[in-house]
Amino acid sequence: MTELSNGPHPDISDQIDRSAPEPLYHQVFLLLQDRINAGAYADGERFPTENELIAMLNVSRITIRRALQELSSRGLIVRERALGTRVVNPRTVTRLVAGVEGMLENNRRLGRSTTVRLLRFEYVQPPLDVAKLLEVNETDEVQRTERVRSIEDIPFSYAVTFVPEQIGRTYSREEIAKEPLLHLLERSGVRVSHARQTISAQAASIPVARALLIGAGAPLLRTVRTVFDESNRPVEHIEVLYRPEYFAYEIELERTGVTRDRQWVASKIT
Amino acid sequence: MTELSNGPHPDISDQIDRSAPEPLYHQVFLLLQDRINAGAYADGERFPTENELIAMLNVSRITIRRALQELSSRGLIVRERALGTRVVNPRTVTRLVAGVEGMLENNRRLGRSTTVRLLRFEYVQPPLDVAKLLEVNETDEVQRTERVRSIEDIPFSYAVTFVPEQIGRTYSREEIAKEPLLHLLERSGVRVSHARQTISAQAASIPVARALLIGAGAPLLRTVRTVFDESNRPVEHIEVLYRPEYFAYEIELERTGVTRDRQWVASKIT
DNA sequence: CACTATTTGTCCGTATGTATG
DNA sequence: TCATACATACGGACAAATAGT
Repeated sequence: MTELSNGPHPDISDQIDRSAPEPLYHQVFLLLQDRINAGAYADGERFPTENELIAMLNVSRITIRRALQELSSRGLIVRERALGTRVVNPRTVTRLVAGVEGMLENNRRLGRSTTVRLLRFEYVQPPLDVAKLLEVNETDEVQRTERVRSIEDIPFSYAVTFVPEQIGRTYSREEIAKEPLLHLLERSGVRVSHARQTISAQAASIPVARALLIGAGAPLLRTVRTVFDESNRPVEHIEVLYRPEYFAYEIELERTGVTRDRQWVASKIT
Repeated sequence: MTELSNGPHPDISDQIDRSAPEPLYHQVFLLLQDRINAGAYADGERFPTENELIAMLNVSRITIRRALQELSSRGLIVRERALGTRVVNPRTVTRLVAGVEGMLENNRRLGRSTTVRLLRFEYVQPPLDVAKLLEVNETDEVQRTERVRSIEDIPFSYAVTFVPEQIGRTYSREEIAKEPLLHLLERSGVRVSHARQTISAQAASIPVARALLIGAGAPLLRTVRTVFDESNRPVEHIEVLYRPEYFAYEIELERTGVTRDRQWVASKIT
């Protein structure tokens, strides 16, 4: 985030903290990973040599080597003896950009650029908080689905939905794998009216991390939404976790405070 | 998300990762700090004993003691020989809920419930991406500030702002520590018109983690905003990182897709 | 007044991890 | 690669303060 570039290899040793509990090699790894992800190096560009990094960061060679090893094992750099280190990076990543009005999972157009995999489809007793939000009894069963959405074969979102049983029974497992949930609800006579949505962040749990092919603890964008019908009864509760590299909300704001959300558009970022 | 409390001292050893680079004692410290901040213990309530923590977390006494020492040195607990450990001042945690129309940092009302600390105030050459967004030359200097905002003495947001030099020179370091930036800009004759805002997630870097008293790599909600004046010139670029436990966006959606954002409200969570 | 159980404080020995030169 | 120093983590032992029997 703080980047200055006076000279090819500036002293950035102030970005590591020798009194911090995190081991030095990990601090160095995080720092270098940040610079690569921030686009500081072009694809195939030479990475600083070990000696240069020693000068830049004021740490010993072993520490640098361990950090480079981690970068290498994650595929961010390629090291070759006598040839130096090169940044592997920038495949041009497609990142979805959505308006907060969202309903992304229900957007027909999205179906053309992404694919969905239905991981689970079941009737279970809801967690306490979900039962409250759906205004059902804790012992009542609700329909629960678990879905992973991919863009260009990269899984980028993990969604769990809860629907009251009587509504859920109106469509099948096969239908939900194809049709947007909101369509199915309306087909069942539900008159969707409004929704309350919360946006925050969360670390990836182990099962989510496995589904999204990322490490446990990785940061994810979290959206929770409860959808209501015209008589103000909750008809759907959904929780979605997004990989931030592949998904973001974008909003345009007017001075008055009135927002003008974008419909989703795919945009290339470098 | 899933919280169960079977018994007074449940096994929560799955919350620490022995293969992580962060030292165990620090993981334990963060875990216990979170539980205290989450309001798991009443004021003056007895904290689990060392032996209980050993059983709960499956770590050695030395590790527990070091974590407790850190909690004690930060005033979260008080330890007395033969009497045990007590939790000090367990604040009911307030989570800020904001509308995505945000401009949170410029909200006057917010000033009453939160405090700001100005970490840096300087003129620097901007990072490449910021230079582009602010439409200034890479070698031109821009004003850069770094601020941490706290709620009830818990730091929950870390903000970096960039303002073109000629605008930045119209106010002082002292003023920015008190007045909302948007006010200062308008005082300088800038006619703020609209903004583009992106919401995503990001892992905490080391310096950010230190400022927010969290572990490096912790998930943070990330908001990036560029503000424009009436003639469509960028006048401010700001990047804010929020701790998700203390901050979230909340939006109400109408079926038409029109959003109705909430003004911020403070709400207690248990 | 012991006696005991509990709990924190202090110390040792050892093994492993981290970092330097 | 090696020698060295320091930090981390484990297991254990014992002391000191407190409360209850």
